[in-house]
Amino acid sequence: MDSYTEVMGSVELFRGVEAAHLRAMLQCLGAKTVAVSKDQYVLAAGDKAEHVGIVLEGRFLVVRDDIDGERSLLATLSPGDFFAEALCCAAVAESPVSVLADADGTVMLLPFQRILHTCTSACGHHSRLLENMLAILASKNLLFQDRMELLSQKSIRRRVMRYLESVAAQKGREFSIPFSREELADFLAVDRSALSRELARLKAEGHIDYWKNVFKLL
Amino acid sequence: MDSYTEVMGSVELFRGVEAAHLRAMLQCLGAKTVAVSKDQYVLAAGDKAEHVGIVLEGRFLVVRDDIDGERSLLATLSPGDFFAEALCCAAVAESPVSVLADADGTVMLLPFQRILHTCTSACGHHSRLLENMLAILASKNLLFQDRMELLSQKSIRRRVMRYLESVAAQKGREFSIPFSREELADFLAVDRSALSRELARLKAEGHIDYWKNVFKLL
DNA sequence: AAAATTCCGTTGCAGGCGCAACGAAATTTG
DNA sequence: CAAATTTCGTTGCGCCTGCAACGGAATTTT
Repeated sequence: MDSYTEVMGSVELFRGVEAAHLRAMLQCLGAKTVAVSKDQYVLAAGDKAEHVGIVLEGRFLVVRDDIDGERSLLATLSPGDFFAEALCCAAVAESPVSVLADADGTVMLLPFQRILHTCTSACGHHSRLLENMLAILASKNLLFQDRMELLSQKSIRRRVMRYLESVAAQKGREFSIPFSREELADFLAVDRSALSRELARLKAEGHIDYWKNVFKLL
Repeated sequence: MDSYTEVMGSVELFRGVEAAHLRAMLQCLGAKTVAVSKDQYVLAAGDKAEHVGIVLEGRFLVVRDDIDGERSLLATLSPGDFFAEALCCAAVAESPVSVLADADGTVMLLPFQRILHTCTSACGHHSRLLENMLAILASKNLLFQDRMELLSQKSIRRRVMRYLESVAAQKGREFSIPFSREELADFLAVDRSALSRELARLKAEGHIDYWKNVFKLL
């Protein structure tokens, strides 16, 4: 129950909204919390997304079923994460992705129209909500642009170096990365073993040094 | 002068705003039109983007200067396009990109804070503006996601087929694409000649047929 | 219409990289 | 602590693909 409000406090969408107002605001928005059991769908491909979802408990998967029947995992969602916001804002008629529970959990669903069109009793925080939504979408845009530039590099070497340099630009020449090898390979969209090979080369050539997931640019 | 309002009519940001109201609205927003001569910067890397820009005349370039001094072209902007909206919405302190004029032209600059915080005299269309902005950012998000999935494919064959299939899903089994070969190679982030080779193979194996930029899935 | 320029397909080459398989190290489980 | 499982580095193989160069086709320029 109050693990909910705890989670809610860390949700980007509500940044800047005092906890005291939050419950009333959610009421005003017509928020519903729904218990979802494992493998149950919160959003099915083909449907129209009418709600913005926020994960409160459990783990959820965003998947896309390809033309050839392959199911690819696009993202995993943890408490505090939300989903379907882009689909709602862009008013996409048929969602290309599905969202389902990887384990029993709960989500909060916010009717998008209520987010968009402020209710009659002017909740003072409504504009804040829209502002946050704009910031969230825009931030994701910028992240995506970075990743696309990364993926446009044509060699593993350039992809890795570009990634490491971008992290270094924020954290300094020595830093740890939030990825395991396999996850890093996924992120760079390259083969894991080929990534290991290239990292070894970069180390041998004296460009970088690393141990586990701690890296150092030389 | 009225080529301006003509262009403005096709700007996504103002969709649903009647032309009659547009001029007053722009006034209310504090819009300024600025003449820019070739090679002049509208936004310099490192600066904070305070305005959303709309191209009225000319051609503008979005570029990023890499660590190693390389300048890469991220996008070209034509009349009706706009820029810096993500940077504004995400409140990025230092723009990673620059925008400059490829030829003499004019841009309209909208102070972002005026877009965000409605002016005292309630312009009825203000919420429409925010709604449009949300839709624009969200649509870009979805486009980017698609492109990222594309770029995550590990062979030219899979990238091309995925691209062609996504176009076919919208236009049918026979369709034309809006790219020249070189542009398509750029979009897929592969070598042009390698792309031609793979296309030839796909045709030889009977998977596709094409002539110029008209394609057909078999 | 000729010349020039751009666009595009083709090809040889060499290195890059995906793939599979294996083994060591690390972590988890019992 | 031993066994089991996962993670990660290594390596051989062979295809893929970037690169460069060339020539033809198409388009533009004069």
